[in-house]
Amino acid sequence: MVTIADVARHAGVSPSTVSYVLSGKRAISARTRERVEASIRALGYHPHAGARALASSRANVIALVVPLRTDMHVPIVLQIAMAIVTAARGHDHDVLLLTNDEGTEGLHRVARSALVDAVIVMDVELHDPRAPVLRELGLPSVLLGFPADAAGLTCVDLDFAAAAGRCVDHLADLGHTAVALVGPPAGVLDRGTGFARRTLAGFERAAARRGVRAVVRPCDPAHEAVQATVKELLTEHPEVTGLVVHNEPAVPPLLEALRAQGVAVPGDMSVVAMGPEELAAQVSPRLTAVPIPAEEMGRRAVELLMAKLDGAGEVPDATLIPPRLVPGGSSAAPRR
Amino acid sequence: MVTIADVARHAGVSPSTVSYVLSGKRAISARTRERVEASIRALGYHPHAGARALASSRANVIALVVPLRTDMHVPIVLQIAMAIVTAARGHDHDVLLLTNDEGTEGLHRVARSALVDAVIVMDVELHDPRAPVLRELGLPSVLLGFPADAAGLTCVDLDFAAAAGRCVDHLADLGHTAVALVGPPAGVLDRGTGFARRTLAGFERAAARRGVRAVVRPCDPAHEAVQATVKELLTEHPEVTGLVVHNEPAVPPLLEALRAQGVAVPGDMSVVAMGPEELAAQVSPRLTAVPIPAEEMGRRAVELLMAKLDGAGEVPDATLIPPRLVPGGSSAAPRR
DNA sequence: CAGGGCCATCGAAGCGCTTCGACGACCGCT
DNA sequence: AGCGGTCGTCGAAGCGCTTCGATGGCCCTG
Repeated sequence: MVTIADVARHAGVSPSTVSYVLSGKRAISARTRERVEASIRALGYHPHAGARALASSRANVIALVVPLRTDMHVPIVLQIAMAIVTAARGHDHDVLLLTNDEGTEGLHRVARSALVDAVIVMDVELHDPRAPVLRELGLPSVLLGFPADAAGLTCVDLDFAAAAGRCVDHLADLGHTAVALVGPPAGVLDRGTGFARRTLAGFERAAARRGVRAVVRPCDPAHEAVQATVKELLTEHPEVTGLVVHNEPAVPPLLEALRAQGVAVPGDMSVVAMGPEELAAQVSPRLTAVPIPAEEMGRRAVELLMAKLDGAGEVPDATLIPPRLVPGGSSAAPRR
Repeated sequence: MVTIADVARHAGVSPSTVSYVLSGKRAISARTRERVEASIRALGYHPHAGARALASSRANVIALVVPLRTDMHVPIVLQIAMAIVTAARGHDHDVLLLTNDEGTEGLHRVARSALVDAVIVMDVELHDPRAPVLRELGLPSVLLGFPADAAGLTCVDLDFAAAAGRCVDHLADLGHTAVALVGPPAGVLDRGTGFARRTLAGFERAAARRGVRAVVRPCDPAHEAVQATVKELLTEHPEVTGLVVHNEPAVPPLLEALRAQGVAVPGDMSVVAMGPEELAAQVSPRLTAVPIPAEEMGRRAVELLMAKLDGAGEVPDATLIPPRLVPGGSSAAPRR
């Protein structure tokens, strides 16, 4: 193994000088710096992470707690995780992957053992047991999602209320006067995942604002359940000509069900989805959608975390990412 | 921070004794051990990961390199990753998440800096640039998938050839005499991902063995492309009554295309899929499928890695996980 | 030309842990 | 009773790095 002492010897300086070249914490003359950098390259030196962590009490690693549940839309989870890793690398940090099956113990463990010096928690629920742990741990942390009591916690999420509002506005602008929200299964609401509630609120508020009739349906993504929901909706609310779907996996069966019922999209029914772009692009016609900004969420989370780590003043408690509606072929003016 | 010295003082022993209690590397009397353990609990002691890594030159962390590409089926990637984390925790190891956008540099970096002491690489391609790097790094490693030259590398994967064979056998057993393989887009084969080739080989071999006519089609998962492929297949090969689909995202549009063409499943056409269980369960009728054994792949990879880390003799170079066919409602005897 | 400051560099201490050799105490054997 | 051999424990060294105070030039000023 190449150590800092080897580099120092090779460059004819002391180990501390090499350290200062690396960290930039003290002024080093250009000549010396170049010599040291050349030696580093020549020897292929990489600082020993453990030694560095021990001496500096900074591991340069952040923990990422991913959900174990499978009813979240999975590709998004991975996209966000990737975005976080990429962003973290941009700040010279690595990412340690933690699952929830260790429970909050895992958080305690990595924090107390100084394995990581900050935490990002994904898929936060309204009454998330990890929230109090984060507070008590005293580690810098960022949550993706909002718990019921977000006091003292830094949270990032898509502005779901605004996103639902955006969808309603889009449909209202096209001339629709009655719209329905097809949401996640009832379980998600019960479990209290914040975004479902916020979507609902935003949907209803926007509908009221625009004077549009609003119907709401939770929906299990299973084929039969979707079919039943669609049939129900069509018979009970024939006035509905626009659908806002906030339920990832239900989209393909929903489109199929509409087709099976002889309902043309967008001719008879406009469909707007809140969810991943890939899906929107995969179906025909291409969906009008408000994509989940995975990359931005990950990046913002890391940036906030780094700001906290650097102790650079205050960071905002809540970061709501504004929605972006991408028009597709699935929405149009209603037939009259 | 609570250190080993604090624990030692509290228990009235020397720090080294505490260390030996923790590691079990020397005999400690039951009385002393209990006292020390009580002190550890009382003080809430966790060993400092960096210090431990420095002194023992073992970080107890493994790197997991996940693919950046998005044309792999994503949920499986996450499932495997989760399985790896869980298995690693069972062996007292943590998992560091690495993406490929750092290139093979990332591997070098974490290895040389002793951040990790072993590596698992996912989604290995036939001519994977990471393979030579792993060899030269001299770190214990396990690949998920097979590169063209696997010499000296430990690889784990589903036995795709056997899986395709299993599907053909299933259809042949039901009485089908002409079957088609709907594979991944041509690009995947070109890029040389090993599993596509192995599936193809297994498919053709099994068909020959069973005296069944075999047709092969690569297929882009986009809606229109699938539709075209299906139409083509039906007109050019009306004798085909069984489909083996090895193309995750193409399944829903494929089923829809069949329905649109008035082809009943499984009445007129049996469909067998190689791919994730959730999908098989989500469509109607439930698919007969050979699931990707995500949990087992992750677990086996970790076990092999730990065996290598413990230096416990030789580990097998190749681990092919035998396929398991789960019957569903999408396959039946052909109409005569 | 002396004195004060600053810049660049060095030396040494110490971060918290593991591990090796040493050392009593105690056992069983002759 | 004496001796070798365990067994259980301790002390100290050292892992590779950061960081703080010290130091020696140098320039600028009075």
